[in-house]
Amino acid sequence: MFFRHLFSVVRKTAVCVAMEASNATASVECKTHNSPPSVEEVLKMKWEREQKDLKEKMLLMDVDDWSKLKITTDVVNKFPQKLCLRYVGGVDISFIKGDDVNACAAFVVLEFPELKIIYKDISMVQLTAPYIPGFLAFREVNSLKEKIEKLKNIQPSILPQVVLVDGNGILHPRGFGLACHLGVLTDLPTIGVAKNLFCVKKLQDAGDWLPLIGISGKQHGVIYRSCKESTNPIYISPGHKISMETAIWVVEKCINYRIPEPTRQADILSREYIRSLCNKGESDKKPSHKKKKRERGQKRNEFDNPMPSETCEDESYLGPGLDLWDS
DNA sequence: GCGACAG
DNA sequence: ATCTTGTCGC
Repeated sequence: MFFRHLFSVVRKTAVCVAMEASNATASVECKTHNSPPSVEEVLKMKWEREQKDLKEKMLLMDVDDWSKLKITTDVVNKFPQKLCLRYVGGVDISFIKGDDVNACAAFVVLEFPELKIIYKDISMVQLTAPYIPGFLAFREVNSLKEKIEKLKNIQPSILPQVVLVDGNGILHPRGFGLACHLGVLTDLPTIGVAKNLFCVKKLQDAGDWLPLIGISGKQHGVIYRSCKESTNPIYISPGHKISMETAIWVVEKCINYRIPEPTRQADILSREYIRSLCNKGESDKKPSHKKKKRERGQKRNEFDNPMPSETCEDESYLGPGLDLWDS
C-alpha cells in the first residue's frame, strides 16, 4: 500500500507550515491607505480574483472511466482503451541563469504503463509575468496550455488522459495551484507534484501550529515517499477532474525514480535544450540538438538530497486517514 | 523589521 | 528556477 509510504514530516521544509486561520481573510494584505500599492500588490489582488473565478470550474473527482476503474498492467489489453490509462502527460519549464524572460518549456506524453515517451514538444518560450509565490500559474500556465492545445489539434488521438504538473494542485494557499489552473484551462485531468512543500499559510503568530496528521475537514494533498532510494518526499495534490485517491495511484504507477516519469522527462528534456543553447552560438536562437547525453549528470538528479541522518528517525508513517490543512 | 515563499 | 564535484551507500 502506498499509504504506508506516507510519513510524518520532520524535515525542515515542513517545520514552517502553519495552521490556516479559521476566519480566512484575503491572503494579500492590503496596506492601510497610507502608501500607494506596489505593482506586485496590484497584481496579487487582480490574480487572486482570477484564481477565485477559475476555481469555481475546478472539479475534484474522477470523471473518466479509466480513473474509476484503475485497470493495471496485466489486464490492460483485455479492456477497451477508453477504459484504460494509456497516455500520461508531463510538463515542466527550465530557465537560463540570468534570463527572466526566455525559458524552455517541455510537454511530453508517455505511454502507460510502459512509461515510454511517445511525444515531445520542447521549445523556447517567453515568460513575461513575474514569479510571485502563490501565483506561479500566471507565469507559466500559458506556455504549457499552448503546447497542450497544439497537440489537441495535430494529434488528438494521443492527448494525455492526465497531465502531471511540476507544482501544486489544491495544495495551495487558496486551493488553486498551477495544476488546477492548467487543468481548468485545458479541461484535462491534472495532478500537481511538487518537490518542495509550499506553505499554505505562513505562521501568523507565535504559537501557531499545524498538525500534519490532520484533525478534521479537507485533505489538501499528501506527502509521499515515492521510492525507497530517497527519503526526500514529493507533495501530491489533485489538480482537476481527478480524485485524491486516483492522483496518488497515477503518481505511484509513474515512479521509476523520485520524480514521476512524465515530469522528470519534461524536466530532463527542457534542461537539455537549455544546455545545448549554451554550448551553441549565443546569438543563435535555434540551436541544433546535440545527441550528447550526460548519463551521470542525470543520475545525480534522480536521487536528490538524501535526508540528513538526524532527521531520519521517521519511522512513524501516516495511516490512510491522513489529513492536512483545514480549509 | 526580517525572513520565507510551488517554479 | 539557477549557480555546481565529488562522494557515500545499496
